[in-house]
Amino acid sequence: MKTTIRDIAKIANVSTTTVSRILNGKYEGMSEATRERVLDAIKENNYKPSTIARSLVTNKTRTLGLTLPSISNPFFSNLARGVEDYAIKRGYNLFLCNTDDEKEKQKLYFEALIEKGVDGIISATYYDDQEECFRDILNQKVPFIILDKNYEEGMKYRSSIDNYSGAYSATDYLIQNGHKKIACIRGPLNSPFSRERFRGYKEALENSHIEVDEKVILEGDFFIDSGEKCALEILKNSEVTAIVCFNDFMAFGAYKACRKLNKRIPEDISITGFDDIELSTIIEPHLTTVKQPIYELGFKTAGLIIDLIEKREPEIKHIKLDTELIIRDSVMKIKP
Amino acid sequence: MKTTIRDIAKIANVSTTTVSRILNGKYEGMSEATRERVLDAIKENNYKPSTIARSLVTNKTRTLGLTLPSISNPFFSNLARGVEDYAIKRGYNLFLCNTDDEKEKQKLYFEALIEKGVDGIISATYYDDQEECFRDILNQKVPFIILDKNYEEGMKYRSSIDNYSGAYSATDYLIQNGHKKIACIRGPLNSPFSRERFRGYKEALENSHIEVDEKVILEGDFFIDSGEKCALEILKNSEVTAIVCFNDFMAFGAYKACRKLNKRIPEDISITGFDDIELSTIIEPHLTTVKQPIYELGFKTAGLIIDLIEKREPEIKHIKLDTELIIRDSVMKIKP
DNA sequence: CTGAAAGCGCTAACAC
DNA sequence: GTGTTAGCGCTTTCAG
Repeated sequence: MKTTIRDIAKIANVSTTTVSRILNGKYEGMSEATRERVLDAIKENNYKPSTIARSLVTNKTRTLGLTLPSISNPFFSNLARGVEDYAIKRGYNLFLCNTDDEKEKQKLYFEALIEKGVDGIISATYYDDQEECFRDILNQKVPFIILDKNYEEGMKYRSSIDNYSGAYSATDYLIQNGHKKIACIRGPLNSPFSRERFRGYKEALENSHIEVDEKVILEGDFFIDSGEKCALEILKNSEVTAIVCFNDFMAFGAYKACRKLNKRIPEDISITGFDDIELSTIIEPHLTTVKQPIYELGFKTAGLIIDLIEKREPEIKHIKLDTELIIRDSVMKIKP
Repeated sequence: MKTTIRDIAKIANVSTTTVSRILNGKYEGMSEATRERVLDAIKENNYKPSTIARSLVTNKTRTLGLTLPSISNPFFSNLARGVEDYAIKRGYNLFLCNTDDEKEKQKLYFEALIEKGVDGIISATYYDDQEECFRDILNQKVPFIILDKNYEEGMKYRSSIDNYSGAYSATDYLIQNGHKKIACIRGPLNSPFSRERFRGYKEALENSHIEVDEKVILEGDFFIDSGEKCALEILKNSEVTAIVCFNDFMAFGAYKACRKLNKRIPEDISITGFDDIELSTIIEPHLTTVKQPIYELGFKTAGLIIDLIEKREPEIKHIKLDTELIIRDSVMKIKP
């Protein structure tokens, strides 16, 4: 038999109310004596209140849900780590949900999370096309935040990385190093952060009065193979001296392409990435890339949503974290 | 107001018992008419039973806890992915807990998980020294499984990778390729899987009557830097023609060391890894390594624990998955 | 074949 | 200062 609040009450010779009050830290003018008696009884019987029973009456579970495409992607695992680290600080536990970015799974998870009574949901996706699922949830009135989306309308709170300026600074760095024909391996444009990066790339060129050449802009899918394929295509154009890649994986694909074509990095071709995953300093030459504070994004977003849950006015409503250009060895200065 | 089972009962003009029965699929000889009426009421009102209330009475939450050192380590994120994928198939959700392999955190998580009423716990750690925390849990009678441990005593169920034969096959492969002086960068011996791998390494040598030379066996900590440091030390010994590394990260460290010392891989020195993380096929030359079916381990372990929870006799009680030697380009045949 | 009622362990008015 | 009591939303004997 599990010991319950009633057992403790009986042992300490008080009512369950008193025990409950002590459990919840409400001792305004409560006699020291009874309090100690109760505390002792709790300790001696190693009593742990049932959070389930508590949840049933309070409608709070101190539980968060996190949906993301896949935890085995290092980007999302760092995000998850940030979310979890913060959550646990505030006494919340985290449900992990891998959606593979599929609508149907997303929806099922949302329903399950709601049924389990999570206090809030953080949701990360690649693409835009999942609004329906979100709307269901919104109607359910669970606080929730979609990462890296720019839903101006409707979304009161937002959380993202400054993708625009990240891509801008990588492109501009190449320009400052004398590059003029700068190719781009981007992601699909139905991905919000991909769009933002693309805007950054284009504006950097335009601000330096360099023509944007659609022929050297190819679309990958963020995986290595697509980076290689795009790079092979791009490198047919012998004018290209640099490639901006929208993530590190695709940059590594470009490395592979260069090896195949016997082009040296950075002597023949300069390459930049985006993410700064661990690999960037292992591969040779070390990749110059845009670092995203992804752990921090998770951490702060968890803070935002828990503030929301606990009805404190959140300190910051719109999180937008800066990226940082990490300069390593994959870019070379071109002599005019 | 949330709609409850009572609302549905009222609408369908039956008792809550009937609704409950239908919810739980217990219609042995129940009139079609009432059943349909209830089902309709449920659908029309978009009624979802509260799992919390249900849990309070059934003492089941359809929830699992997974504790691991850190989700941002690709090894564990793949494991987690496997666990979650299986769990969701059976209708279970998963709490993610990052312990950093610290006893204190581990313990706090265990307590939290118990209080939240998880139905089972899967626990992954690096080292041995956390038994106390486990014992507490055992007493609580929550089914739980520690990965990669060899607690013969006490642990009725076990789940691990066959680390011994993994290391054996890598070492033996080098021997078959003519190597005689084979160094080893191993992990700390208070890690159970590290011990197993070490046993595999030694026995492979012994079975081929090659002397085990402690001078070329160094201990790393599974991170890249330690691999580099150990390799630099090992390569002072010019007789060494190959290095067995106990994970891929340390193998990459060895790559770095070789570059520094101007040794070519595999012409001057052969290297093997353990894990087969994605990186192994990106880095040049592609790493010959031992692949661990880590996703599968998570998947099957989840199956085992859910069987345990649901009191079916588990199909398999001791999971021990085979590794596979993935032959790539980092090992060369030596001419006698 | 269906329903009444007790109770899971806790919280929070409302009394005293 | 502390206790009584009525639920929270569901399952499950036990009757009928």
